[in-house]
Amino acid sequence: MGDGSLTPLGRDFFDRPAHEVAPDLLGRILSHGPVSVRLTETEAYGLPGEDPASHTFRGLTPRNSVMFGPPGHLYVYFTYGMHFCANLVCLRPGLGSGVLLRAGEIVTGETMVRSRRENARPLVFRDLARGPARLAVALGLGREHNGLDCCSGDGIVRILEGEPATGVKSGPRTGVSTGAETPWRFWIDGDRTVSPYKPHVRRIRT
DNA sequence: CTCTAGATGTTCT
DNA sequence: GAACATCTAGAGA
Repeated sequence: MGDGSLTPLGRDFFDRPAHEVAPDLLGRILSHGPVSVRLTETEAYGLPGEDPASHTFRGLTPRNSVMFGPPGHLYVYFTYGMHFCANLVCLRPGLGSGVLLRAGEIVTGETMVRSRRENARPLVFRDLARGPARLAVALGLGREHNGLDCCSGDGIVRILEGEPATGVKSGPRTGVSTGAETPWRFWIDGDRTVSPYKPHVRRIRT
């Protein structure tokens, strides 16, 4: 599979504030079956009452309950009526923060990734996991993966040590309507799989 | 490359 | 009802 020599990140790795974990995740490998992706862009989301952009800002709900669970688990949510996005939970149970996985580069399983996009426009290689919803499609992540432990050696989805990135930059988060000034988006400078920055735009529905 | 608009279901107010 | 941690297609430069 190509990632056989890598071991999962320890649970302690995630028992830190999300804005410390997020840059350290760059260069790491997320693996699900034959597909593995090298993370190139992440965003941190903070604690209830402190970060208005976080899903946990208003406290525990059925949707965000996984974010209040143990660190190193996968929080998958459905948005815009058609997309899934994946996060890794940070800090100990009860606190509620995490890191959104925004983009990556396909390391193994490109054929499988392309087969998952049969109903979408074909993409050039660098776009296959460029953007959080496309990353989720590439790795085949959906509702059924919400809550999975990624630090377990025999888990279905695993976050592997890989090679920590150098040349990390940070800036404002993408597409958030509040807390947009907090520079908690992190990316590998110069990597072409990093998604283009998009400020928040209010949608008007007819 | 840029810009614009439309699709679509869940969650929370 | 409004907002939503987005993506795609199409037109234009």
